[in-house]
Amino acid sequence: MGSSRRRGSELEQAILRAAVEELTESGYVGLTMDGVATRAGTNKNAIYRRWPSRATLALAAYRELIGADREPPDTGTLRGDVLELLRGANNHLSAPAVSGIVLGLLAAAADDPDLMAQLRDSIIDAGSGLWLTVLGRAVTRGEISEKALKPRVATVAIALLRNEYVTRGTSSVPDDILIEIIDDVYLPLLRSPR
Amino acid sequence: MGSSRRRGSELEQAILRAAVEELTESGYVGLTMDGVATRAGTNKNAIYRRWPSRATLALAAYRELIGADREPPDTGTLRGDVLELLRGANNHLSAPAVSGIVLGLLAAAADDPDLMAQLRDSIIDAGSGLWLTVLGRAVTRGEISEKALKPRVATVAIALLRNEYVTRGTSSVPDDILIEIIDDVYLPLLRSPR
DNA sequence: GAGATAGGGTACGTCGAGTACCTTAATCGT
DNA sequence: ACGATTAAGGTACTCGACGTACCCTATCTC
Repeated sequence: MGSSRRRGSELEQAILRAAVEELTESGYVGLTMDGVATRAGTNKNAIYRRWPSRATLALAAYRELIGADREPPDTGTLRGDVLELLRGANNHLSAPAVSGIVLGLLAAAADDPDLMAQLRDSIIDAGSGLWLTVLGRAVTRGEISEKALKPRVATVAIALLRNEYVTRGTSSVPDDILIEIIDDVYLPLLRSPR
Repeated sequence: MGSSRRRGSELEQAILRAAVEELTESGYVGLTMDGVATRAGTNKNAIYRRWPSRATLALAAYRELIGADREPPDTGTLRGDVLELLRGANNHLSAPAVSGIVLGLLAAAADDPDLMAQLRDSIIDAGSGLWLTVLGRAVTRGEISEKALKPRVATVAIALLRNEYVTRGTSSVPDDILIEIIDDVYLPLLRSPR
């Protein structure tokens, strides 16, 4: 009794959990293969048998960390909805060290097109459906033109938030900046003629 | 004859030049202290006597790489001016490996507030004066409201371009995307009432 | 129960950051 | 002009971390 050895997906999950913990505690730079192995109670062999490099493991852990999808808010007004969406994204990005993680991953994936493509999908498409839902309702209410559904336009708010993280590097964007983005840029843009 | 040993700023410039070359050839990840030392024909001591870490050296080299300021364009129309500015920024960011360099620096500076502040200044404020000049002229022409001079609004185009680099990770953003940013987002926003 | 499969343990090779220490050239003060 | 001080050159080292190799052992399958 006792000497049970984990195999397959059970071990895989344990490794991923350990990687997520390392990631949230110390960011991408602090995620080491030895560290994950130790924390998962295994060794590097088991990791390298599943992920070819530190970067791919970190990406897998990041996707795990992102976790479950949210539901589109429905506050009754367009402004309330988009503000709620932006706050949600901000909460997500400001979690322990997400912005640092993403930056690290981006830098690591810079010279690996395949990895970059996967990362792109994980970052960009996260929650883009929510925005389209909210904007779509506003269009059918006649509140804004359907031009607003163009991806380039619809994603402006989240792009500006992302930019805020990149350039400011703060751990959380204050609420009044979110409001500024919505009231000074996003809503005027959505409501602009043609 | 022959055995002249460089000192002071002469050596410093040689090191910086070497660092810039390493940076443009292999990005931030590829910049090694030994590499820079060898390329500059010196050794790591001389580098560490001037910059305390690889990250600070890379930042200094990046500033060197950015180089000279440009002049504001004057095409006669607001659209022509901002398009020209955006193309200029795109050319700059698409140079050899600038976007990778910036990402690497950002990731490295994530846990060093001081470095992050310097980097921020180098990235963000680069050329922000140009935009204000161009927008200011359009305001005095009565073409747009002075609300457009609010930083949050004025920087939207460059923020979206930056976002394009972060999320797409391409080495150069195609011109039709620049036009889309201008025509679908930036100009409608600048011209929107209140 | 024999053989294939996969995890565990451990020891490497390699590379790069940063440090230490000594030798040697250039500059400066007198 | 010449000794003292400053800074560059050379080299070797520690340390941490990625990635690999090899061999042992538990578990699953036929």
